[in-house]
Amino acid sequence: MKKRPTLADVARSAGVSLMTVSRAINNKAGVSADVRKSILKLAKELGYHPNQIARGLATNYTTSVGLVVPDNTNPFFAQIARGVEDTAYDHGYNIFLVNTAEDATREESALNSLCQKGVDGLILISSRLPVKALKEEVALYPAVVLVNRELKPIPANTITVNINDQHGSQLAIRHFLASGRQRISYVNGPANSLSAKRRLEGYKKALEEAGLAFEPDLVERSAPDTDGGGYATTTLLKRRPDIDAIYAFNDLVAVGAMQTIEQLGKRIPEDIAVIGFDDIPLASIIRPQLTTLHVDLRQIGHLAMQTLLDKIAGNSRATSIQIEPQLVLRASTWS
Amino acid sequence: MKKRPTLADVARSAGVSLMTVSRAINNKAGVSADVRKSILKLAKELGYHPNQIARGLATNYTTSVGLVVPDNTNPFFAQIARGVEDTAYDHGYNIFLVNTAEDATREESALNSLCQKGVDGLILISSRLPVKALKEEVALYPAVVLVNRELKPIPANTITVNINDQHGSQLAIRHFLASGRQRISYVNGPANSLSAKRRLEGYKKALEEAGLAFEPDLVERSAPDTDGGGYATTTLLKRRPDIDAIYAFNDLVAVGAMQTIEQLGKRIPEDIAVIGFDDIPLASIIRPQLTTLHVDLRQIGHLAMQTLLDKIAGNSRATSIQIEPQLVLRASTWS
DNA sequence: TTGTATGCGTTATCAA
DNA sequence: TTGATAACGCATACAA
Repeated sequence: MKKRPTLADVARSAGVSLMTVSRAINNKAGVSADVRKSILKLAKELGYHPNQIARGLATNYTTSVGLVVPDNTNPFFAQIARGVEDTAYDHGYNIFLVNTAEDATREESALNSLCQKGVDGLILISSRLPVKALKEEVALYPAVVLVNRELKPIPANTITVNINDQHGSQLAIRHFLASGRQRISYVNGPANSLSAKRRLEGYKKALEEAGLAFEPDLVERSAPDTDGGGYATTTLLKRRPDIDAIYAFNDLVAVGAMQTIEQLGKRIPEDIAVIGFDDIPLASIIRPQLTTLHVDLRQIGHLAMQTLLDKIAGNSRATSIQIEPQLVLRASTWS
Repeated sequence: MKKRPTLADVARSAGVSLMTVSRAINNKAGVSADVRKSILKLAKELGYHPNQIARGLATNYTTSVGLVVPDNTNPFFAQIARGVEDTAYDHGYNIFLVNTAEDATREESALNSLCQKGVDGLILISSRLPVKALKEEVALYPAVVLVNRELKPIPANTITVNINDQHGSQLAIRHFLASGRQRISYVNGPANSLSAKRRLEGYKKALEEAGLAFEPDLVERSAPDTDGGGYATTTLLKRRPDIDAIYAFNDLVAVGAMQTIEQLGKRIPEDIAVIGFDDIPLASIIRPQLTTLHVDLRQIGHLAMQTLLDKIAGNSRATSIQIEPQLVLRASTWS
């Protein structure tokens, strides 16, 4: 690796002082147009690039932000991360990506580490930290965007971004009801999932709206993957063979449900209609294609990063943002 | 955000010099056991965390590395990234994640940016940069691991990690031949893909081994996704209705092929057998399940990061690493 | 075992 | 419009 030239090198080479070069490089006032031009030309020739470490030490700004997710491999988080990174790139920022692997210890450790690196802000998605620990961590950062998590009272440096899960459930259940389905079951997500809890509430609320009773044996918990959806559906259909619609916690669960339904010799959607959540690519790959609640995840990432930048810059009074999911009708609910 | 205490704060508070604290914090020799203990205790109380920016400026090490991928949303890169990040975490490193979006300009820009941030090393996956530009960029870093790309002659600071695509193709074609398939087509990947090229070579070589002629009209190019696979397969089967096996550039292409085959009323694998590449989760979700070449992507990420760390530490003489794919037999090739 | 001086590359502050 | 000097927080080298 060749040693990189420094500001002093350029200054010496140009026969001016360090500060003149600094001003020229940073487009700051106080240097005549022709001097600036010649300095910039020289800097380019020498291959000068500012050392951001040194700059960070002097200014306390790093043009880096932390992005903490449970698992970057999960398409849900991957899409959000992409939105975040794209927007960061547009603004000259870089992203520290960290996985927590659903492990609170690792999450805390990662958050401490990022903070030591002097990031300008933090985007924390689906944090599993208890309220107390979360508050302590959040307090270490200049600005924080919390996605898929709530925190009350919300700290002054923090903004939350959440999907309107409850409304999503209502859209799904209303669609089932409108197409004549009567015994709608919900394959719920993991117990520690905030979304799962909120979606269950929406499910109940939609039934209530329609004057239907909530029947607990139409709900079954599932791991948030295909296998989990398969198991849960087997259990459900054994218990309630009269089910004619399944609302699944997410698309993977929905696919597991669909496979189980077909194995049992029932037809989709004629015998049982299915709705998922998330609209991952798989939803339109499998047959029949899956009706699901679409969420523009990349847009969420974009929004989170944009909001964070605003907060860092000090021009933001937002505290809480809601994203509305949209029902995408496909073959798994056609009748 | 509360202002964070510095080494000097701790030193003042402890009534010792700055250096004594530094030594205690860094577990360095030259400080008595009890002094060290009391300093560490005090540091914890004050909530002291070393400022990595300052440390970076002083030591020229940042415990950060860059990870550049075309698209973190693609499960292929996402899995590798996860392996990289896990290993980085184990060693106290953080990852700058950057997407190139298949855009050479953005790739160069990102690489410059990372280098200004003073990363200790770089993992660059599927770089689309021309040789000259790539060499220039690589030269800016202390250590580089190039995944899914070759570079000759290989710079001293660089190590390459590649999947043995050619051998993977051979495994696939040999399996087709062993089960009696005669007219094996290859749905190739994009023209700018190194893997696609190498897999085609393996396909040809396997045919040659078996004494079969290479027939160009059994090969069709495809975008590396489901739709691409569908189109290409339609074209192929129109041209050569006698095809009895399809080897696809990757699993998504294979799934597209499978859907087209079924739409045409043919059976898998009785009429046409299919083999993919990558073994993404979808491969075992769809029905029939897809025979494919499994590559342990997370392991590749792990290996890349481990190798990079070795290189950074200066104890590595490796230059080039090959990963062997393994054929996983599933329903799409049973006969 | 402990402490002092110096420098890392940059920006901020003041003086010329 | 320019330049000298002092920070930023830490580690390295050397001295006590």
